[in-house]
Amino acid sequence: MQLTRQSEYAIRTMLELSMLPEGEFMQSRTIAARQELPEQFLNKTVQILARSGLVETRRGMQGGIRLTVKPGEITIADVVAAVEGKIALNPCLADGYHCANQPACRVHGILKRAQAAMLAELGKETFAELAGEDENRITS
Amino acid sequence: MQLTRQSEYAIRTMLELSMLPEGEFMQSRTIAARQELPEQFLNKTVQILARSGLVETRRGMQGGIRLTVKPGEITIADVVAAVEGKIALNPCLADGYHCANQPACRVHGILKRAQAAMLAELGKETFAELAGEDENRITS
DNA sequence: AGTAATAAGATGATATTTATCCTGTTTGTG
DNA sequence: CACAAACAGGATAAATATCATCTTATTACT
Repeated sequence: MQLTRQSEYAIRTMLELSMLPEGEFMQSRTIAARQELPEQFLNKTVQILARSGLVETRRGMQGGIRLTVKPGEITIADVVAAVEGKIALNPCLADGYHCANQPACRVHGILKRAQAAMLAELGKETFAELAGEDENRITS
Repeated sequence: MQLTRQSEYAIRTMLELSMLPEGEFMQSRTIAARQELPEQFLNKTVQILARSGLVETRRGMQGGIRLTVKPGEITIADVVAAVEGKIALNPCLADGYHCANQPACRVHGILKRAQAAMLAELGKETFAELAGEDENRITS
């Protein structure tokens, strides 16, 4: 009932990249260092982001990672979706699963709404807003 | 990012019990059979529910499990909380964790609201309502 | 006593998550 | 060209978490 650490790493990565001037690359090493993440594992995460089209990578010197989307146009919901795949609060909600005709599945509707509510929240603020907040942040 | 199966079993159990006349016991065997759950594992789950005070057990003949709360006064949120403990969408939100002063934790607020939104949904309908729906249910 | 029922500890089986290692492949630089 | 910098990706290991079962109590009714 938690986001995986990989999701968290992905979110942090996107946030770092969102704070960069548009079109600029940042290296995974730098991200790993700034956020104190295991570099190799982060690389895997970046690959996922890249395959999902959120990010673009470039090898070799002066390579790195950069956004392919505008920070103003993506949200945490997008990143979580990319990393964790289709979210299903319960197998009951997963694709292709056919609810047995049992009383328990009355629950189905509620879980579905709960999940929708959560995703809606996660989709409310863009990374641009998140990154912006960061500059003059207040101690939480 | 999913409820555990144990949570699901617990929900189904509470639902079965909610459909019983008040004060009546149902045996774990019966619940397991009706819902097609592994009996022994279900027992563990019931123990958790019992320790959380949602349910009461009685050993020996004519023993079983019954609610200690009114179906109209509990929701899926309560059951999930009992089984999964304090929910935290992210370590960041867990008790005692102190956010490093890093940009990523801007995310904190959003995750918190998302989680709250989800729990709010899960707390909207009581088991009385769920069990009621069940009697004249419509094929979903 | 005997039987029906849950309690609880130990243990095992999987599955998932997290992490690392190693060997490519790409790309700029001297 | 040769080299170094940086990501790509397969294999594998380590750590957890989840799911399940077995066994031995303990409780309570008859």
